[in-house]
Amino acid sequence: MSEKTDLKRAGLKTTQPRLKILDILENSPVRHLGADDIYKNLLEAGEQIGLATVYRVLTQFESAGLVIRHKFEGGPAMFELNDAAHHDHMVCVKCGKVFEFVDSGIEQRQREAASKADFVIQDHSLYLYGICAGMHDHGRCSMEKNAA
Amino acid sequence: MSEKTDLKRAGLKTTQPRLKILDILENSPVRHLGADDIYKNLLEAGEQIGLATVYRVLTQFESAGLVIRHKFEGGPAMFELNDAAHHDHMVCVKCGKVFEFVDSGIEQRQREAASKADFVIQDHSLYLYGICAGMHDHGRCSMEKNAA
DNA sequence: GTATATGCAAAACTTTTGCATCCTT
DNA sequence: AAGGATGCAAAAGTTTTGCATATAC
Repeated sequence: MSEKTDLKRAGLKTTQPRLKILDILENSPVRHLGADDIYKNLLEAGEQIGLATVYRVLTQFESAGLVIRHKFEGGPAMFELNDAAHHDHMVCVKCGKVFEFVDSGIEQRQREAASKADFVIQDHSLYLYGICAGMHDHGRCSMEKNAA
Repeated sequence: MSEKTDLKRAGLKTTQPRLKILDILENSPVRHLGADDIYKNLLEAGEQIGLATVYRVLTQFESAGLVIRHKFEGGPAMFELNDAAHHDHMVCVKCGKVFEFVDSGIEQRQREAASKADFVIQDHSLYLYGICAGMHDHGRCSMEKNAA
């Protein structure tokens, strides 16, 4: 039960809704989920959890550093488990899937730009929007495993 | 009357609402504005323009390449005149102001990362969130001229 | 037992849309 | 005159909040 300890460590009571939501975030084959996706997921699993609770819990998880909240162009907020090294995102505007990538050089240059402007970075977001390999090669996404 | 030609060039009829909104975007001391800011600005100027029209016009301007729409963390969409070279943004979470910066190295590496993933970039956004020089040095923003 | 968390419903906020009317060409 | 643009009001979508009840420690 590491989910329980995850919550404790985050200073949150281990309640059923929190455990269930964390479970979905940890075990969903799709890594980036909207509050509504999680809510539907809970309903399908037969849980009696309100959408408001989903939002409240996700916001608490975000404050606790358990999840990262993304605001991609237009759509609703997407949540991702904060369980890996920092990375940026490519979002396919055709299939909606999200791909992650890392570039330490970009990170480095961001720090330099901020430092030059005497700006103290707390957070940053880099999103590339475009068309993924699968969609432009054969009209369907070829990288399901990294899916949205 | 270059505003008139701007609209013509964009394939848009020169209507009063469009002229007024373009005028605000061009002459406001604050470069990044929300639809609501523009609407209030119009009301203060005694104009009879509906908020729905402001949104419609801004969306048309965006399609025409006249403005760029930003979605900063949380808040409403912000619009900026597309009258300069591409740049990225630092957003001060204390004073709300927006600062622009350019780093060709970051742009280059973004292209490389996309290319490596066989991803065709259509658009991208890079936002740094943090505290600006003025706010952390003496509690008020020192760069009003670049203001939000 | 006490404080916190949850569920439901209602509200808040941003953005979009339907439709009658008005304006631009 | 004709088609597109606007204003208003209503709707849609996401997220937040108030409050009574239920739950965790």
